[in-house]
Amino acid sequence: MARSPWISDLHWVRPGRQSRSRQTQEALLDAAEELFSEKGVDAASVADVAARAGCSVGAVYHHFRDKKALLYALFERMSEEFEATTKEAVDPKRWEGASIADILKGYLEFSLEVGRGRPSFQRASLEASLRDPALQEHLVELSTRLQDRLTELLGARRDEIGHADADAAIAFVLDQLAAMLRIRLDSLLIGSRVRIESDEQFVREALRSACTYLQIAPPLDPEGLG
Amino acid sequence: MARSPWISDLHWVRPGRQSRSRQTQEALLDAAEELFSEKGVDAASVADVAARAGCSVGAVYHHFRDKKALLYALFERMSEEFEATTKEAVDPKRWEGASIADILKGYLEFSLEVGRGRPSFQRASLEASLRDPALQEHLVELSTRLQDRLTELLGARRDEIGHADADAAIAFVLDQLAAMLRIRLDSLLIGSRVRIESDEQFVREALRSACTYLQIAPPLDPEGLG
DNA sequence: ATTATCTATAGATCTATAGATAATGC
DNA sequence: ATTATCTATAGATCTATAGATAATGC
Repeated sequence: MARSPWISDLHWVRPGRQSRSRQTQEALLDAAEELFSEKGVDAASVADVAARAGCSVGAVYHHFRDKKALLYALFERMSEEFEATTKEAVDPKRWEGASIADILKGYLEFSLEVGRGRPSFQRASLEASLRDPALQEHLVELSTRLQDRLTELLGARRDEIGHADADAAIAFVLDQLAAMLRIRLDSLLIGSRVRIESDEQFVREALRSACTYLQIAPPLDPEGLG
Repeated sequence: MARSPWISDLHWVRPGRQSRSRQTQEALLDAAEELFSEKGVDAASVADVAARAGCSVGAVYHHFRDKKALLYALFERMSEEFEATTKEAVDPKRWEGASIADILKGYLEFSLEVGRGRPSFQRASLEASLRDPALQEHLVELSTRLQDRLTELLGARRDEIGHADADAAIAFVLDQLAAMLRIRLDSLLIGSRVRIESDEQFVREALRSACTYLQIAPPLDPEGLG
């Protein structure tokens, strides 16, 4: 639970000198993650969180300055996890020798998998950012960082691109894929209906669309090119 | 404020027998629309709404059963407006002789304009649907209805489409455009960053992408095809 | 001796209602 | 006479704290 710049003193978390301390903090964050995403931040009371974590209200306030600090700490934990996972996924070494199509395919599959695996992240972050511009800003930074790394990966392969303005085309395609992923992952949350139902079909067609737009050869996948 | 099936008796609104009545109700809905989108539904108290509408708390409860009924009534009003606007926009008569590219261009421009014009709709509906599955369901129906009408408009022109499976391609493209529009309109809300900044460029490239995917001729716009 | 936890509760909201007062329209 | 509005407040939360009790580790 290292402090990062976006955590001000108002969002202090008790360092903790006993081993119990860390356990309780983690239990509280787990409980908060569950409850905030189940019921929403406002609807989940501090007493609810304490109860689910198996401790008292007093304990919550021993560890966190107030309810908001608990929310921030939860965000911090989620962000670190997200950052670690994505950083590894877009590591240039990992993609040496790969084509643009390979990278985009990997990005789509990875995002769907990660997103499906952590449904609570979606709702908690959405609601939290609605109520707090600082958290929203932080979320934007997270997603921007991922997009920037992808832009670099693709930019290094701009020779593959037939589109007249390769950089603009990359930006457009990344916007496009990010939007589709977001809606797809949040569809239940956000109240959108998605018509392409299977993830496989989605990945295939999104990829085909992106490759056509960029004017590059799609990946060599006979089934996918009917 | 006609009652529709998704409004149960729990969301009753007082019919009103004096002309004052309707005025107060509208003032309350206006105030609720502003406050719910500014601060969120939970953060805006009934007293806040009453104050902004220039009446008392008691008056609110004279017109609406409870706070939730106020939210539902607000939604009803927004939905009717949305429905009326879009229904006119996708009227088949309006598009006689138009090509798929024309229709998609119209759809993009129309959505951006309507969405930008009613920022409160975005936030209020997003937050409301997070807290209430019934409202979410209703929103999904609204957007589905629009998508279905578009599907029909495009389906009637499937001869223009070179893509092997025209219907699947239409579904995919509509998903894709809806996702991009949603993210673009909600970007401030939802915490996404959009890299293509100008709406003009966005429309041009989104259209180019869609036309290429569908394998139809893009609209005859010399500037747009550089 | 210090740190962590619990119990009990003060204080701040906020929703919803009861009862009194004012405005409308037959 | 009926409908609409206002004032004042009961009752239900919920956050945060104070003070007592229990567990830890030097």
